[in-house]
Amino acid sequence: MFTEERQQQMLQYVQERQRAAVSELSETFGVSEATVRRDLKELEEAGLLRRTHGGAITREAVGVEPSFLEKRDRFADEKQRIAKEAACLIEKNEIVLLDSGTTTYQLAKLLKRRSPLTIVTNSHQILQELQWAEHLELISTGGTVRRETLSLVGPLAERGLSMMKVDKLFLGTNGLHPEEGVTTPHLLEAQVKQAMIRSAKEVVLLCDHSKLNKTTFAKVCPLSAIDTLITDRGISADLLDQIKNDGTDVILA
Amino acid sequence: MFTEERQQQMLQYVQERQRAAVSELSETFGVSEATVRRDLKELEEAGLLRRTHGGAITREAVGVEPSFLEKRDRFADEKQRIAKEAACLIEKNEIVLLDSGTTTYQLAKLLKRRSPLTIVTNSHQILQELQWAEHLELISTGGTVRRETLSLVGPLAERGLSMMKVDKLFLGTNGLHPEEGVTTPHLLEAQVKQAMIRSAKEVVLLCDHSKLNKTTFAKVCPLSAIDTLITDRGISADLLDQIKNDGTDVILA
DNA sequence: TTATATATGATTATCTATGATCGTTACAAG
DNA sequence: CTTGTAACGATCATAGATAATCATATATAA
Repeated sequence: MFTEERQQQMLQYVQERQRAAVSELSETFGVSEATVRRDLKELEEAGLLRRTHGGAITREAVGVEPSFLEKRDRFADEKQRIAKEAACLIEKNEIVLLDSGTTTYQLAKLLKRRSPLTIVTNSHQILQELQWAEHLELISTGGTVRRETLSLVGPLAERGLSMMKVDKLFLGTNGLHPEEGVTTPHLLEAQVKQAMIRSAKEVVLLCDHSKLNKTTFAKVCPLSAIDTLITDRGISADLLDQIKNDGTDVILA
Repeated sequence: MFTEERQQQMLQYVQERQRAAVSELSETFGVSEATVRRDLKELEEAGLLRRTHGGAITREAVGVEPSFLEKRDRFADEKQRIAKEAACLIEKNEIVLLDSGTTTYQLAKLLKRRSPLTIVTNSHQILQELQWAEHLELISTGGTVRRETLSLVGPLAERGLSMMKVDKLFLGTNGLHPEEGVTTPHLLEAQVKQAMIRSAKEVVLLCDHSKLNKTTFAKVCPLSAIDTLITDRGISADLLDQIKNDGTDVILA
């Protein structure tokens, strides 16, 4: 995207919601905060919007809403920390496979501002998030769209996955149990996850503590298929030991 | 091609998509980047477009920028009428394959409010448009994301397509010529289009008059591979005859 | 024909846009 | 008020784009 285009869209973005944070713009447009500040400065000099500490507001909105910085998403806090740990595992130019799910989605967001990578995913949501990130080679597995999760499933997805071998898989789940392993509520998704595991040299499971010791409908794989588990500190010491004894590395975010 | 001619086409190219990179133009017109820059400089001095670092944008693109992809329609009217005709060809519960492109995108929009259908597409833009339409079974071919068109290309897409046989294919194009057939500026897209044709029982080409009698880089198929052409009334009588004689049905929107 | 003009591509030094770093400044919670 | 945190702006390095220059090929003029 050209500088002018980006600035124009940035202006539109700000106007649509009356305000925008620098960090938000940086994420949305996939450029550094330094660049966002430069852009906003130019737009302000052109009289098109107004800078504030932390972001920008439209000229009309001056005085309407002075502080907007605390609008943070606490909901995804643990997931964000897990995602951050996961991002640390990814090296430049690697080929990573991202499962669909909220935690992997957080991870995808982090990858918008990073070194060149190839990203394969069956998550339509992640594809949308990353579609303009030019440093990323983006590959969709294809498949039938499941609206509940915006993931791509079915034989097409599985067949697509069978054509590749990726460096690292980041898997999401709805249940992790020491005996039952990884489970998910939908059969088709479970099958895709299995195909993903077959296509990966290394499997990393992202799973916040709310899903630990749970089982759901469809079995994906035993715990032993997981090389690394990233979870948060809500995990019990018992379970932690059990998992480690199974030969799975555990990272606490 | 003469210099004047090339500059004229370059201007048209930029206007059609609101933007173009120097590298892109260089590739498309088969001249060096130095020449593209000289051309763009002259066009800018003539006030016909605006230079940016790395390329050029139309003057209209500066100022009001509607949601990104939608506004790059120069012949939006014709395309909508063509899309409407195309929609009439689709029957309930059919399986249709939609190519990526602005005209097929218009068609996709029309299908949001219609009878149940299965839609297969390699257009990420169409997938986004239809992702919440519950009466549609949506299938992505998969593949590598091409940002210029938000289409999915590459071996994955081709392999995915090889797994199916759809009732009707709605194909877009950048050039239709009586002798050269259907052409498109990008090799990978051409290959995907070929795979689509192989996967379809019936091929319908959507093509507004601005693309008639044009050839671009990569050959997709001869005219004879097209069962039905839908175009607008801008087509010349000569060409119309020629196409009909080739055994292709023509619908004028 | 020869001479000149024009268009083009290659080469390269320069410029621009960007991201990273770091000391400074502004804000809000004590 | 003080203080910790986050945003800021200045500065620098770098990749990529640009403009200037030159060589060449083709077209035009003499």
